[in-house]
Amino acid sequence: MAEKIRFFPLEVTYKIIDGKAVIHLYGKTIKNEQLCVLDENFEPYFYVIPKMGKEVQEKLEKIKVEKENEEAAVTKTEIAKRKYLGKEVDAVKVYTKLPKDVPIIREIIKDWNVLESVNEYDIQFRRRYLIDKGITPLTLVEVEGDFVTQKSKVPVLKATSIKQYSDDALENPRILAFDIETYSPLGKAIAPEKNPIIMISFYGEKFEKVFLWKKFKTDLKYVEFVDGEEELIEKFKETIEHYRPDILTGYFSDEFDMPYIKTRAERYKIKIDIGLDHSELKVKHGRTTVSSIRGLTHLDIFKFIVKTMGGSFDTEAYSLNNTAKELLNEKKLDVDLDGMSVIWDKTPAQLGEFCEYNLHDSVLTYKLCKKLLPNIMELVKIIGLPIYDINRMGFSQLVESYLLKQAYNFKEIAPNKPHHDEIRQRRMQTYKGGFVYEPKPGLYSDIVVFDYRSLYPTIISSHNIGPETINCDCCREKAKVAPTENKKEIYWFCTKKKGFIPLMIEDLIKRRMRIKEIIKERKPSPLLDAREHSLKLLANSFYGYLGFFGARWYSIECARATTAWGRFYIHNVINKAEGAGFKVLYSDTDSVFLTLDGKTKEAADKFAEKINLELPGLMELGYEGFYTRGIFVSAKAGEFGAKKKYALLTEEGALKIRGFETVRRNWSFIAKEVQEQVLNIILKENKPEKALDYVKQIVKGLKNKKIPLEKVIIHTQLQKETQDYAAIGPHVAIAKKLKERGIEVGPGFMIKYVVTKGEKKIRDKAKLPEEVKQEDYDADYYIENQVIPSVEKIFAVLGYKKEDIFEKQGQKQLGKFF
DNA sequence: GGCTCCCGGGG
DNA sequence: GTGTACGGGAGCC
Repeated sequence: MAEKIRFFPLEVTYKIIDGKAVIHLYGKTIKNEQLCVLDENFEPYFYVIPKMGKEVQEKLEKIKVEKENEEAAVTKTEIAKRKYLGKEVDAVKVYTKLPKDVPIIREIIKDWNVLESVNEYDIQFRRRYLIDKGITPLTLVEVEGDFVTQKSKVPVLKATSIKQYSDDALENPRILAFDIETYSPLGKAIAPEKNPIIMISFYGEKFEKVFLWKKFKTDLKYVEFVDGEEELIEKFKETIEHYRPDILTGYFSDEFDMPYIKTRAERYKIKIDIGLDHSELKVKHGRTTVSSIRGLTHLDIFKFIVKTMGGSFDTEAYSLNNTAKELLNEKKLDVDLDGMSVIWDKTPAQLGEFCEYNLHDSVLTYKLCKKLLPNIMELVKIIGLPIYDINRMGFSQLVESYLLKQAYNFKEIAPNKPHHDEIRQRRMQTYKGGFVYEPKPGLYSDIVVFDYRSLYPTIISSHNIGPETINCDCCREKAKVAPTENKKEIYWFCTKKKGFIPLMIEDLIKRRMRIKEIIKERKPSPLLDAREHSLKLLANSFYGYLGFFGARWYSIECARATTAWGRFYIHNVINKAEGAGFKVLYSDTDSVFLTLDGKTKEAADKFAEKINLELPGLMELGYEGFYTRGIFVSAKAGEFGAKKKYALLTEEGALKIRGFETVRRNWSFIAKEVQEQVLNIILKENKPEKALDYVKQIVKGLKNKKIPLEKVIIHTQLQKETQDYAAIGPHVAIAKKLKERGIEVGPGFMIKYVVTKGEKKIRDKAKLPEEVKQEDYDADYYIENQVIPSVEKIFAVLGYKKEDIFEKQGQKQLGKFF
């Protein structure tokens, strides 16, 4: 009997069944039951655009080719009226039997000289399906058909008809967060092939669990003991099986937890067959590793945070601890991870705190997922791809996916991705970016910041900037020319016909404005906030996309015109602010930093209002914030400051730090600590002298060898075998030494070293921490190459030179270093 | 000054 | 899976 069911698709994939590509849509019904819907009525195709008046259909239909004992053939062709780069074309839609035949056939015909071009041959079949069927994941779809028997963990329905029903979205997907802890002896690299997983935690709705394979006495109710790692892995599978999550989430799980589990499972010949079709967890190593499960959404919340939220963060590091602090105002539990393996081996009775730690990481991951899910879901709805895809896409891919979807609706054929030579050529092209009014390094107070809201999107929209509207014949000599500085760059844009890109971006901006209106009128709504934020994110990515070498809709001329108009508008604000008696401190692309210079905040507001009256179209200058104090720092010692390097103090007493390289792990702890402290003392306490004294104390401490050895250890990880290194850096020199002593070192091994006094090269002075005594480290090196560089520029703006840090210490011989 | 190497996240 | 996707800084040469 035919069924009619409404469901929310979560994942889409396809499988070849009886020589046919069958789409599998996995999702949840309105009755909250898992379901798999099959659609075998969608055929792979691509476009061919013939040269004027060329008849190629017949020739195309005859294509048949043998490859790896299988035949790839064109099944049919049809003429389709489409638009391509602003022109009407009679394209040929070429169908093939299987998705994989598409690239094979394209390869054969790509050089036919009767063809203008071959297009849309590299669009994933599953994505093509969603676009063409107008199906949006996570929103309600109606399907008719019959249940069939097929190897599957969820009921399978073969569709006779399937259509988007409404834009109602799945409300509460079932989320399960997990995290593993692995055995990792102190100082050793993470080595999945060597070291076992010792515990796994899960956290979900009314569900918390920690499995581990060492027994000890505990009151923790969520702790469950298993016999060994093998059983631990079985529990991992079982838990997922029983909990039946829609979303399985982890922190960096794409590249750590999942691959680790997979590697360990292979040892025991355990299949991680958690796919809803009984398929195995798939780990694909590439530029970045991805881990996927059929029918089940694996969400690496870390990846989403880095890729799409990164820009708006105050922190520049994305450790779980940092992101949890930033987004949840919570921290990881403080345990000594280095000691975990020792306790595991010697005193299991003390494992309790590690179980708590393990669970807490899952809790934080779960909360991050919950918190960001609205943002992810909104992007899914706007772009029309499953969570899994959205999770792993960067800005340009988000834009491109959106454009591909819209291109279908507007009957536009998408331009092709560039190939090697094209990419190389594009990479060599440069263009002028935003205008930077370089700050005079210094310490300032009462700073007001204004910025253009979505500067580039509003410019692209109001100036109709796009690949098909540029330098049109119909508006030659009539349309305004973009204010580029280079006389050879003359770009104007059609004033008669709206282009595809500006049309798309205008729609996004207007949708966002409507939502902002609703938000203003209503109570706070995380969902609307997320929608608004997603629309902004997408719109803001268009400009970068136009200039991105890998883009289909690439146009460096459009990117140039956009920044040219941007410089024009920001110059306008700067000039008028100065005219109105404000002091302009700094400006970068779309923002201006003014000091009140005795004026009131209200006067500044009035000024911005006046600017706004004169702005065209959707453009708007907005108020960004007020800061009681701020420091602007120079990148190179010199009169002018570097862009994007400053620290501000908000009225609430929080530091907003931009552009100070967060000292990374191959820096000593002391360098990092000093930089943090100095900024704090200067901005929060407003006591530069005190900061200077502090650094002097540290320098003195280094000289007198009072700074503990741990704080001067530098960590660097080996990337390859020692013999494969062409250049011998300090960490390689140490690695070679270790090897001579019979210590196993290889890729991933963490080298710790201390720079001691000695010959010129750092590598000759690098020693292992354990062979160095407290007084052996090279104080001058740490002062010169670690501590001073981390704060030098900060002090430079206050009028202090490096020498000032050493004054009254009788260190005349240091003069030679300056 | 160019080339080579490492960083990220995870334990 | 209708595949192949960083960007910036330090130290060596």
